[in-house]
Amino acid sequence: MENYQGDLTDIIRASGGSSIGGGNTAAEAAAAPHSWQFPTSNPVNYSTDPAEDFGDPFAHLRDPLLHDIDTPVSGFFHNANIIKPSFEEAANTAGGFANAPINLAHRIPDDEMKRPASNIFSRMLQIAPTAKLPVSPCDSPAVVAAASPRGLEGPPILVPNNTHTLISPNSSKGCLVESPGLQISSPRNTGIKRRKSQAKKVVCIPAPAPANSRPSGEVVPSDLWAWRKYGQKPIKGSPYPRGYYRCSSSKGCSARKQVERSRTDPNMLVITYTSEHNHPWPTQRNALAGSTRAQPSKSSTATKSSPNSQAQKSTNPKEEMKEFSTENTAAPSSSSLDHATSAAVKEEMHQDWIITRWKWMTRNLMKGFRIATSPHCQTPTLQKTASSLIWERLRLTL
DNA sequence: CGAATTTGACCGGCGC
DNA sequence: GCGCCGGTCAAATTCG
Repeated sequence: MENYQGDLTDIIRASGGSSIGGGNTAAEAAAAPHSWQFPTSNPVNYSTDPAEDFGDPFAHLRDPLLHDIDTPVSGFFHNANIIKPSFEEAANTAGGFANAPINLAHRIPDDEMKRPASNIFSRMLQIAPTAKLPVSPCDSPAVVAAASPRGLEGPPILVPNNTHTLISPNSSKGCLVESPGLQISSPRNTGIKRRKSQAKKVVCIPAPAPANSRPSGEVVPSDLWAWRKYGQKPIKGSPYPRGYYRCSSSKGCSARKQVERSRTDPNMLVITYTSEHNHPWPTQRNALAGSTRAQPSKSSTATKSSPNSQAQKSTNPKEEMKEFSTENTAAPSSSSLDHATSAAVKEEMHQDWIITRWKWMTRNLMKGFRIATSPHCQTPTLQKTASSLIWERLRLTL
């Protein structure tokens, strides 16, 4: 799933891979299948402000397929362990992220915490398939401290109720911890300014499967932005090195990200985004240069069709979703879009994409299917349920 | 052969 | 002031 830090693919991949974005191996990172439960209703509130979300084009999207964490009742995460820690309990209820621990996705300022969790991608990012504990290791103070060594105002608090929600002392919302960026300092370093006053956004995602690994052994999920690695350093106290990446989607872009494995849970990656993209999210993954050698671009298959042609696609739900994923993962060739119109085109594509996804999920959820992601499936899969079987029988009968 | 990654060196912030 | 550490640079290497 993707990191929709503009990192659509990352979010999709990290969250179990799915693949809405036609992602690749990160999908395999999910340790257990997730299910999506169709929410009641949700208006689409689309916004693309790269400065607000480190370039995440969907970060502000109020995804129609999701419900706010703030509205747990019948919400999308009704079965996530932030609400119901019991796997069995969750499993007994159709849909929902069964027992999915919630990870961090935070940054400064914390006004983001006051907003509803933005979208399906961002949320996927925040949900780890590994449900070991009430709180993912990635949420541990140690990891947060690692992301910003010089500063924690105080450890996150494990709320003493059955929600198992991790919150920061300064946050009124669950599962979100303040970025140590500007205002947080460790008890030891109280009052000492950070080396650089840069806002950071720290995200924990399940580490992609080894298939996506690089020669160095480091596994880095890809995203829509083109990142170029410019350094790697061993970090004191952590057995895992930290990789340094800068945005190569656009010359002069100061966006950076650091990728390292969680020292407490090697299966999780801690990605720290700093600075912001000064350009629209790329219409092509390798806009300027290849995002990675290990993940050759598959955009060639995606540039030939448009999201609007969905109606003419396969009627097979799975095939349909595959096609849908493919054509929406990679945007049209940058050569076909001049810079002036690319933003509008992308927005239109995005809205088409949301609508198509909505239709697809609506159609299949109405049939009683459960939408699930699995570690081995590139795209969301449909799981048969009792109601879906009834639906099939009815269809056959009629 | 061009582009991306690797990796050692360098620089600057910070603690002592 | 010194040393540690994180972050960045850039030459060398690797890859497609």
